[in-house]
Amino acid sequence: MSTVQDSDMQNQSTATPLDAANIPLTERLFDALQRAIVEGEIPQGSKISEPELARQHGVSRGSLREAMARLEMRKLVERKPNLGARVVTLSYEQLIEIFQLREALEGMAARLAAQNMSEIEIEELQKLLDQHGEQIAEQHGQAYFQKQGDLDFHYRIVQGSKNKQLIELLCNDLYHLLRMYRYQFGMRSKRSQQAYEEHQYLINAISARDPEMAELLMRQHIRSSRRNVEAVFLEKL
Amino acid sequence: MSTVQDSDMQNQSTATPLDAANIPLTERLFDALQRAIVEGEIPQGSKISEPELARQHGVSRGSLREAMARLEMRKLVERKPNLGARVVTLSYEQLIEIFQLREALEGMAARLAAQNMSEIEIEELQKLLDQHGEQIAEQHGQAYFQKQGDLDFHYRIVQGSKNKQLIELLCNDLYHLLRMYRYQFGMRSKRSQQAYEEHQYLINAISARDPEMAELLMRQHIRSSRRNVEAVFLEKL
DNA sequence: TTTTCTTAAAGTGTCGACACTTTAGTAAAA
DNA sequence: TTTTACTAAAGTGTCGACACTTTAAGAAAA
Repeated sequence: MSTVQDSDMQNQSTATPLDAANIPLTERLFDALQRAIVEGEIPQGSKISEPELARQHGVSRGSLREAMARLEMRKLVERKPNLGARVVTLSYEQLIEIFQLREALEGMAARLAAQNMSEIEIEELQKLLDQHGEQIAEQHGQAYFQKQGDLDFHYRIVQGSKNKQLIELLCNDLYHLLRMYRYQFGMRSKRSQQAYEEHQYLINAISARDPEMAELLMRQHIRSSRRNVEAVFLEKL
Repeated sequence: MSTVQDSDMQNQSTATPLDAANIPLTERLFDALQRAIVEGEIPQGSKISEPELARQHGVSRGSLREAMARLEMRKLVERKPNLGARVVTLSYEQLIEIFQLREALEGMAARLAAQNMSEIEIEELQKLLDQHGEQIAEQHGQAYFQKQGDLDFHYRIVQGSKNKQLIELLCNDLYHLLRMYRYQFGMRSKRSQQAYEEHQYLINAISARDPEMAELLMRQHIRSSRRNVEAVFLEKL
């Protein structure tokens, strides 16, 4: 589960790719905490004690505080003056709101991708989807990998838009919050077959350089995905 | 010029509304720096020296650093390890990208506003627009106030969407960067009359509870606005 | 005079400390 | 026994200091 990277992706990798040194402590801390929160290691709604968390990670409070300020901006933690910080509490309502956001943003991304993706990128995208198709055929229904696959697919289209603002927003800001929902709510799909087909239509539209159609299909695709979540949610009650 | 507030707008105002104390220093600093950058007081692209800036504002480097981390997340400054921070450099390309974002986001906002705005809110919006109409009639062409008026109008529709994610994103995150462009690029409109009419159509659609039409009109409106910017820009060359 | 090396100044990364605020535990009052 | 008052522990807000990195100035070599 690694095609999509956790950290920022516009880093100009220096000579040594994996040198942890030189990268500021605050930044590594930020990434670590983000991951811990997203994956539920630090449970949602839990209070965060700065001294304790700093000690656990072996850093000073100052460094931790800087990381916290950034986590707050990404809406992964909430801070109140003199009262401290808490991990956000996820809600069904917020999830629906995020789907509405995605519908607008990824719709635009698909439109732009139809205009700006290179032929090679489109081919690669088709290959990726073909792989997904095989995986679905093999292990029918219980499509765990498909979940990540879906993410990869959407990720590439956003990249294909070539709009840096859009990329930044979806792949850095919103992405982690969305991933947090996936982790914590389970969110099994049970419509991988249908999603696969919708993805194929999307590629066709992009390949035909039809921005209008690409946007339409993407929006419909995300709406379907939202309805699925709504259905799963109602089931639970 | 104040209907739209600079700072966060979801603050639960305590007993004393104007007490500067109790609000953390870092936060006030963040707001101050944000304003200074947006209004060009600290010029775009300029390097920021932490010791100097801290001294100017009479705070320690630690507090300033926390504010900087947040400014970085809002993409108002860029930081490179060991090299320091610079104010972002605005570009025509980025501005166009932001317009594309706005088209998607505010389009969705208009759609949701048509569903979720209360009748009273719609009436208020109509009143606001009527005021704009009068202002335009008075001082023809040279519509400076209209600029802020346009902002107010869009602001209210976003609020009317009732989608917190959308509101946060547009009114907190993107808003300041956009305002920075307005300040630094001048960006006179010279289409206030047309904008006024487009706004009226939008209200009509919202009033008729026609989400589809509201989104369509908003997107067209923002596209027109973008084309105007493109034209003004080509003029300059 | 131009280039390169050396070294000091400035700047960033990180830490520990202290003051003030909130929380929690305990004792006094009802 | 329940409520209120007081006090200590824990936590947050803010600061100044030190180590390491980069930048810039000046000296030595070409």
